[in-house]
Amino acid sequence: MTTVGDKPVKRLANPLLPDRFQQPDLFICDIFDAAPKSDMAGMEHPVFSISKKPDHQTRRYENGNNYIEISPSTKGLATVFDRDILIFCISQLIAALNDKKEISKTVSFKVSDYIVATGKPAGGSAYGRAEDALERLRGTSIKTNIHTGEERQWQVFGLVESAKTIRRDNDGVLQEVQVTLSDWVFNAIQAKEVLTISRDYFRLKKPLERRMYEIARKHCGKSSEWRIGLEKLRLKCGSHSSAKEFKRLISNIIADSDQHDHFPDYDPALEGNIVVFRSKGTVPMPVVEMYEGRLDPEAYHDARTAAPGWDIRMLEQEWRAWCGKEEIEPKHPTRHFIKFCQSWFEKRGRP
DNA sequence: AGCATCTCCTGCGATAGAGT
DNA sequence: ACTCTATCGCAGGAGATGCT
Repeated sequence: MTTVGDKPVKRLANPLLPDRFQQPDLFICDIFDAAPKSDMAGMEHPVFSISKKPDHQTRRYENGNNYIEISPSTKGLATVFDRDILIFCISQLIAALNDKKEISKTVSFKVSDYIVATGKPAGGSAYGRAEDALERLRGTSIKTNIHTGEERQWQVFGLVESAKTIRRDNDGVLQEVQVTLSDWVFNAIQAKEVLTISRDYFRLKKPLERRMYEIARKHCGKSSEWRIGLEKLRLKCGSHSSAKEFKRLISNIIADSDQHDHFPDYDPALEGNIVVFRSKGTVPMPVVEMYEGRLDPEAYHDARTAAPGWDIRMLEQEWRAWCGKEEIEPKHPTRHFIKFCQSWFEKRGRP
């Protein structure tokens, strides 16, 4: 029996499974101040509803040969606020991974810890809201051929596999939640396909604002500037507003940001029908600086999009070999590698 | 914890201004 | 005068927030 903090973590070793599948059956989230992390696939696609009304529409997005289809349960699509639960779990698990601790798909946490970490009001309804959020996360099903981690698959799954709440009434109000993450999310964590997001993200109260930040964080990253057309941004946001309405909402957010400078990491501006995100230079450096020594974890995700169907580790080896042969020392290894994958895919198509 | 109030996305319609 | 487009206003509804 080992401990995480002062809490024991039960490890059930299954002798029938090889070592790499040996996982503790429960991970207890008690890492104080874990940096917020979000999975990249979820930031790329509008998986979460930005509406406060229950959203019952099925969405489908296609990008080349990849598609993702998101269908709500009768409770409606999971919202960007529900996502805070996933962000909280991912942050905890990544922090544990960085500490070389073992992690598991099933995590448990105290509602009060979650509320503090995500800056939610500690009112009495918080427990009920968390329960509703878990229900929507559980009910929202995703069908996709986009893979996370090394898994390549067509699959249907919920955003979380299962969830249960545990009330401990001995000292009154201690309430605990146990969540089993879906493979989709767990693979992303293990492959470290996650991005550090600003703590100020939780201060963003408008759903659209949150979605804008995610998109900027994913696409602009540490670059000084990133531009996107309003219509394309609308699609990426998953907004149901008309184009004109969407422009108004974006204008409002930008005006707010100009006035209060509350938008984290980027300074958004509207130039005609183009939204420009300029970096404030505050984007956190990845905790895992270069995955397996050299490449930024973001590179693997982008490389998979650039060369769908190909084994990225194999491509990485090819790329390194080619750089060695040509005596190339890329100034920007990440960009160079993605470019390499792009031209690989253009020349050879799908494997 | 419970309740009241606030906030905000959406859908719809009204209004204003520019172009034909 | 008519059409088109951009902007503004408002109500509905549900979640977020704040107060006690």
